[in-house]
Amino acid sequence: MSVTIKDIARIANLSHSSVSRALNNSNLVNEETIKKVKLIASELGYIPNYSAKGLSLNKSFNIGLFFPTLYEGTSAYFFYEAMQAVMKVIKNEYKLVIANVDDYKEAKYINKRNFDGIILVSQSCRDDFFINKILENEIPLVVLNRYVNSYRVNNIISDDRQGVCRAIEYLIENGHKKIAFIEGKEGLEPAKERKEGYFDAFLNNDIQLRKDYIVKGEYNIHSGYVAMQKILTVSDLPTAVFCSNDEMAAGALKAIYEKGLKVPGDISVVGFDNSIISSFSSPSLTTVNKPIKQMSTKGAEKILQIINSNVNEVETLYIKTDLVIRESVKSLI
Amino acid sequence: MSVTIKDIARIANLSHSSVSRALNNSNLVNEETIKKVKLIASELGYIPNYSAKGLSLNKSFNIGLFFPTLYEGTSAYFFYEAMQAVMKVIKNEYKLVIANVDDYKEAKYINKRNFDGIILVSQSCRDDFFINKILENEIPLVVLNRYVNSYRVNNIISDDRQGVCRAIEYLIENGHKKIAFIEGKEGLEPAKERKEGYFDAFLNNDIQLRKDYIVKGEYNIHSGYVAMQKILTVSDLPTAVFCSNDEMAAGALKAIYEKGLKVPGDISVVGFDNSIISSFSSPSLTTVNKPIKQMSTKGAEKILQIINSNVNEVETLYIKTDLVIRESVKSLI
DNA sequence: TAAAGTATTGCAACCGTGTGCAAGAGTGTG
DNA sequence: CACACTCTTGCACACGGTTGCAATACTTTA
Repeated sequence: MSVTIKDIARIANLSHSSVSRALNNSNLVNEETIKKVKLIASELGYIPNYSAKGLSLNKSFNIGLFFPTLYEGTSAYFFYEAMQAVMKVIKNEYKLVIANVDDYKEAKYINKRNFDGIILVSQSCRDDFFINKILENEIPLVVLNRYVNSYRVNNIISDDRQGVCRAIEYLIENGHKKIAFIEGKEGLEPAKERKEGYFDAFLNNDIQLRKDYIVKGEYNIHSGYVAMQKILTVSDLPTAVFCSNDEMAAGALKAIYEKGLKVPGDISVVGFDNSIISSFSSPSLTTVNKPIKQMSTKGAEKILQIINSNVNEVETLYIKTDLVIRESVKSLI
Repeated sequence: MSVTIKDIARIANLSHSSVSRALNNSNLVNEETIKKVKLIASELGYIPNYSAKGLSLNKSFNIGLFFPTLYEGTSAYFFYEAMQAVMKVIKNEYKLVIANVDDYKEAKYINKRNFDGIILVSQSCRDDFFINKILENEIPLVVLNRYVNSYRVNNIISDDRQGVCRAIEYLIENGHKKIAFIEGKEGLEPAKERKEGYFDAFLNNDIQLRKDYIVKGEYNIHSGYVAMQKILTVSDLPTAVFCSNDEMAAGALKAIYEKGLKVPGDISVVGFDNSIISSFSSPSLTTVNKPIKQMSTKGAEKILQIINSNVNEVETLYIKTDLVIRESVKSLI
């Protein structure tokens, strides 16, 4: 049996109400009393019962970090970064509860009473049903990583499109014109955005798009490998390849090496994410930095702010991506 | 305001006690009543208040997954694998709360009432104070990844030592005798175990150890790079290098390439963990598979079993590692 | 038909904490 | 000295569930 405020009250010769007030620094209580109570509490090793606190305060002390179908699409790296960032912000004030959207398909257990706030990492509109559930329940919500077209949703997204456009233009600046593109997973918003960025750069620079330089991928290493193999069958080989994420870039590297070609000597490669993989690989990858940590930090801060102020001024935050230049691009000029 | 059992009771013309029993399938309640209550509950979209449930049942519905100092030492990959595995086991019965040991240094908020069970991923005896706190509080505990010398602690560990020994012997079978070793982070138990495995193999095969072939590392890519550079200064170069994890192996690859040497042509490389990196790299790495998923699954199952049966038969489980043969080792025979 | 047994339900207390309101003690004012 | 005021405390109820026990209705048995 753990120590409760009643135990403290007995020893301090007070009512449990006064003890409760003292522990919460209420100014209704004598300063001396507060000191005494806190001393006894720490001597007894008192730890509040959060179920009781929650029941009485109508809170849960839980912040949910939800991922879409964990079993595909979310990289370990994204996961790790996001979690760490959120954890740092919420500290011990709240517990960080990890869950995936799929397990809560019927939203059976989601409730304002069981989650004080939810941060959702979203990849596609398949999560919209979930978002609606959360909104219905009036739980503070922040959606990361995908633009949600709703005036009711706090949204924090990175500018993937512009990031890719910048990366492609960097290639162009370096004399590349024959630039292939490996797409991300079909149906995922950020994948579409990245493709748009590729188109933007070609439009801006009056370069003709080539259908045979655009190949589908699945975001995993194997798909990058296969996609690159396909690109390498084109008779007029590209001088550079943009891969919609770093993992696929790693796969692409492999396919290029197997063909006996060199990176960046024969073909330049650019990735996206600035994940650890991009610095692991040889050569290290020039890549677009996706500020996952920053996005997640902002998201967590926003959630806390909503909870604490009880005001939800819905906003959409864009966080800039930037190009990380490493060794995988050769200048043709 | 959410729906409560009292709302259901009012509509069903019952007392809230009967509703509670009905929702819990008590056999004290008429079957018809149960059906009626459940129907109303689902129509109203009733979701139990876990704070209230917890308060009355003396439970928290939280399972804690604790990591040691997240900011170093634990790889994103380990993290991801462990979390997914645990999540799959506990499903919706419990919430998965992620935390790191450091944030709970004074164990301020840890309590039998706030955690129904804790799974700790441990790397070194620096976590022992934490383990003791948990034991004091009589919270069901499973420690993963590091052997804890205590008859009170459930322990699930992989046989790293034997795994490394096997890997080294595989090199020996392939004609290697000059085998360097890059150590893991100093002070971490699994790192020591892996080193012992290296020694074991040398002893078993009557090969002389060489001091200049053993170099310290820090488990991250950069340290692997630096360590390998150091090894490459030895006049009599080794024909193979064992790296205590895959990340350092990636660093080592880089150092080798920069020296103008080939893998596995000039030097063979073996890693440890079978992390994604090992299949990304070129060449793909021969590595020791650490069954993180399996360990975590077992750990979660054990926790649930203790909670449900209220019996804690302390046990230590060894899970076998195995060698994954890929492309980074050359046969010298 | 009365007694005993069983099935079903409600009452009331409890889990640990927070809080509105009343009450008491102490202080200051005219 | 009476009154008003402030400071501090305790009482009692609330939060939303669970559960022991009593009460009622119904069934079975002799």
